[in-house]
Amino acid sequence: MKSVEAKPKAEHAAILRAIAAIPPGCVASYGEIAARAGLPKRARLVGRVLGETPAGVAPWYRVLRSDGRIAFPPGSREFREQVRRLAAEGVLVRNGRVDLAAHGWERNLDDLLWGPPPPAKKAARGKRRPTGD
DNA sequence: GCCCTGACGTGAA
DNA sequence: ATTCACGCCAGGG
Repeated sequence: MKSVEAKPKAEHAAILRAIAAIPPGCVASYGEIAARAGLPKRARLVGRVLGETPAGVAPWYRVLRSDGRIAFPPGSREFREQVRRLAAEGVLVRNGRVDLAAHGWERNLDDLLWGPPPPAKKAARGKRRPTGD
């Protein structure tokens, strides 16, 4: 028998599994998901799978581009949906972009382990945090 | 079987 | 920060 051919479905399952593993309140890039699914360079495949996957089977909204940008065109229905979903989990999107340093999945752990805080910053004009928060 | 497109990524200009 | 180009793989015409 030629069972040698593993159906591509296996890869889909791995991808969906990786996405499902993203903790609430966190986000991950397509590339990260692919890597975690054991598919190093298949970021595009992740997108394709999500497109093929019906909503509800996986937290698709927690997946963004490597820049933290939403993959959908700004203003599109899916875009708004994603922003809404993320906001519901405490992930705020600014200008179609999410702060990976704050909500990045593994990224966050990496920072915690290596050294978080690249403090030196300029005082963001007008923006300040009166409370030491 | 070739060509184009795409929920991507990275590097350079 | 923005734009362009190239690489990558899978589907669809």
